[in-house]
Amino acid sequence: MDIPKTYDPKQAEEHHYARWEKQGFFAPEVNQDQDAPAFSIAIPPPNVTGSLHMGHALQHTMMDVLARYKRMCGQRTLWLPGMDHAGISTQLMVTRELKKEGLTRHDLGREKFVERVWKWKAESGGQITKQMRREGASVDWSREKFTMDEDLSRAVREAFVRLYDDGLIYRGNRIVNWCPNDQTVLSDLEVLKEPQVGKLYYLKYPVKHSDRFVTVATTRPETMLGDTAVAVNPLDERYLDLVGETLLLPLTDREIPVIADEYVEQEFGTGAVKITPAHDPNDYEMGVRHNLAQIVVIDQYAKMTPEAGADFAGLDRYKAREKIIEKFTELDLIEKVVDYEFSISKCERCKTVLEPLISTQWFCRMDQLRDLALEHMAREEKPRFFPEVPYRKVYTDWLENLRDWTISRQLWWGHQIPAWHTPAGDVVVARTHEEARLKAGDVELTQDPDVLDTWFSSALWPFSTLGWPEKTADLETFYPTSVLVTARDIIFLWVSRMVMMGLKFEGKRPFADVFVTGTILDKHGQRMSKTKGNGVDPLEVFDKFGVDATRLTLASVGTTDTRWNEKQVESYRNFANKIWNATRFCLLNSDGAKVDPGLLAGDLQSLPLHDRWIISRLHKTARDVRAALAEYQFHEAVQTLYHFFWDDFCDWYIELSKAAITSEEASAERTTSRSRLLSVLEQALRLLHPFMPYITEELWQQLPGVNGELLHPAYKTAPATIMLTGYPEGLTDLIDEQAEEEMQMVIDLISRVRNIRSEMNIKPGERVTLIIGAGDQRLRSVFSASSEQIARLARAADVSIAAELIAPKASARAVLGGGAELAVPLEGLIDFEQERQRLGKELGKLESEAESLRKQLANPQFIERAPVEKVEALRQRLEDISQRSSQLQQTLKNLG
RNA sequence: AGGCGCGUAGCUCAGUGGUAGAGCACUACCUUGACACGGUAGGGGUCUGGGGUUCAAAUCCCCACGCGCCUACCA
Repeated sequence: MDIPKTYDPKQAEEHHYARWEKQGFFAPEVNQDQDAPAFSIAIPPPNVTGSLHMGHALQHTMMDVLARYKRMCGQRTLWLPGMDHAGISTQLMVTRELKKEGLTRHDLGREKFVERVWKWKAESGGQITKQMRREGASVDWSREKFTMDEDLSRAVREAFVRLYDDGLIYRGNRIVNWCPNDQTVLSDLEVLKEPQVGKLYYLKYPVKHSDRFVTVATTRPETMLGDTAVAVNPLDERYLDLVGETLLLPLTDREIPVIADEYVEQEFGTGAVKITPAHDPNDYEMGVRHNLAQIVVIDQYAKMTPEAGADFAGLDRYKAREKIIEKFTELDLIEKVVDYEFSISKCERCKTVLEPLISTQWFCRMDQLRDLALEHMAREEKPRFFPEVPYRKVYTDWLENLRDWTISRQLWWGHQIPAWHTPAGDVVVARTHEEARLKAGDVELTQDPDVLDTWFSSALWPFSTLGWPEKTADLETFYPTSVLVTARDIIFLWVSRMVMMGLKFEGKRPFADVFVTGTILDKHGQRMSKTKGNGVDPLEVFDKFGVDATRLTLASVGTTDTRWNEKQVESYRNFANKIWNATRFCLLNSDGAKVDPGLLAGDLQSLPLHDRWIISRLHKTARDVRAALAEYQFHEAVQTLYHFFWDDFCDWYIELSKAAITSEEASAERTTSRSRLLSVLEQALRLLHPFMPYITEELWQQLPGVNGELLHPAYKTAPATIMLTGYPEGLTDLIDEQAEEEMQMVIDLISRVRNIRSEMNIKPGERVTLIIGAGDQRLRSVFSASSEQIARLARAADVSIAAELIAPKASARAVLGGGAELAVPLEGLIDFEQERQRLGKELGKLESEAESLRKQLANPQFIERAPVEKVEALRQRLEDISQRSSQLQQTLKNLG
């Protein structure tokens, strides 16, 4: 047998995924159990323009762990993949491409442009789907969806029409966030607020028929051309007499009133606010309240309109600002200019400063939808957020303050709004052109040119991907989905909207749980971003350390932000190598043996202690991992598995088994031991599989005796793969606390001997003699039964066990739990002074613990108020420590 | 401006009422027939600071300091 000493992840990563996919292991149909409960996850669809980053890798790892785990538990598992058409991003991407050819999208026209986008998608879109295969993601590619697919587009139209018919979608003329660069409206959630250091200009407006002025403060002087009032607080004594007066708006021939409104804060600026209803959201509101005219002075390209006057028409908004200041200065109408820090709204995509504009758009009313979600949370406590704090509150608070959603976009790439205009100006909303014609009669119909916000189709994702509005079998089986794994930044954009739409259209929440992951930061604690260029490419990490090691690292991240730490991946790479070599050992000693789970069950009482122990540890590990995953405690699960495999299985079980496994003589006993070792290993690989799919499959396939019989009953006709074996149960019946306790005594004994050897500088090759004294009969028999293994692991030539400790004076000594004592005769080697110090240190530790225990037990209030079992546990602990302590004192005394 | 989170060993992080944990780094020894991506033993923390609740606080409450995030219509 020729097995390399070092694990090469690439080799394993090359073959298995293709086989899993081809054999249909990812599709729920592989499950033959008609009664199997369903488990489903709809992937947060990555943008078609995107490529894999750490955030994806993190979420995908967690989803894949859950999917593989549930599949191994026999559940009918569907993890559905797909992509989002990402309206603005994709349109920008293709527009940039065209620009290189010297073209604009208008040169092509809408139809050709959209064709071009589809072509781009076919050629370069969806990088991420290839990269997900590398991750090992067990998604069902046969059900892959794209938000612009015909069936999903039909779902979008259906949803739109139903919402419209229910009065939840309307068309209106309102002030909106406009991106002058992308030439589209944006919803409030797509606006980026950035702090900005700018200036606050104090402008003086003359009062008509008076020599007085009213001074207003503004950060955007250019909007003054659209002012239709100046507002003051009704309680502001400074301006009481001015309310109702008229001002002469400089640079124009307009006269505007001074109005009173409680919105105005007296403390800020001068207490007088210029009101530009057409170009500021707050002024717009006030304009509506006071019936003010809306004068549009800035157009959709952020240039001044003719309404701004001949001097300004056509000027860019910033140029206009300069010119306004110039003119005000000339007229001596500037009181002062001060530095001022405020926040500015930018386009999330292109970072252009947005322009609030009045525009006709489609809106979705959110009050009723919001109430559906809030009621569901109040009544059912769903969805359940992990972690519940703070996300449940973040989610409900946001819903409570929700405003209407601007759902139209002036783009070409996306779902065109299913509404048609008649020459008479009527609007007909329908699923298809034909339906619109039926509704409108025999008139010319023009479809509304706008498309829907990308997030509109995303909101339908959990059910549109399963065939809605048709009542498909998939929808029946897999909706609602089980859990949503996502990053916190789309709780509003996406999570809440899915809940509302799911409840609205299916009457059921889209998912039961929402697991919110933390963020992976760079090593300086900064967010990874393209613009900063500080991102770590998951594919490079895969290449360097292997996919499995990367997955373990990611699974350990959990819900708090964590700095990227390559050392962590390296240590999991080492862990993968450890698994490789442990298996290598088992295989090198597998002659005549084979995997047989039967060797780990049934009547175990006749087995050697270490066998009973590892079987118990195995089940406890399975139990703990299951409990951890039930609460999405990935970190906990990884830690449990890591220590079980490395500490329990490798450091102790393999070492304790070596004598039996490697004995020269072939024997039935040797074969059974080898088979049992292989069987424990096989179970351990199963436990690890959801986290480390590649190495576990690679090694599992090499174990002698693996075949279809090891698969979970639900998959019994499938070809042999670790993917479809049963996940170890972790049955309480197979957890043997006594074996664990006894083994711990043996482990402690061996560790103490090693400690003595190390402290006494005994050469590793040198054999020592062990003398053990234990008054307790059970302890003696435990040590006796394991004496050969104790000798082997402690490198002892001889082990003697008696009720009384009788040992030469020149011995190093130790006191163990349960009253047992240990002596290692070291004639000629022992330095009595050093030994005294060593024991003294030991005694000191015990004494200080005993001290604090005594103090606690002497406190009557503790005895009175603490739970009885707590008090009892402390008493026992003190008793044990006292015994060991007095034994140690005696030992020290004997040393002279 | 409000809201929230975080601050634990040199580093990256677990732990959320009952004797402080892991990995890496560090020290010593070891080419022991699975593995030096390894083995054995070991050192290292007044759990940011201060107050409070409790028999008992890293853990719950309050205050302060530091870091970060989110929400918001102060021109």
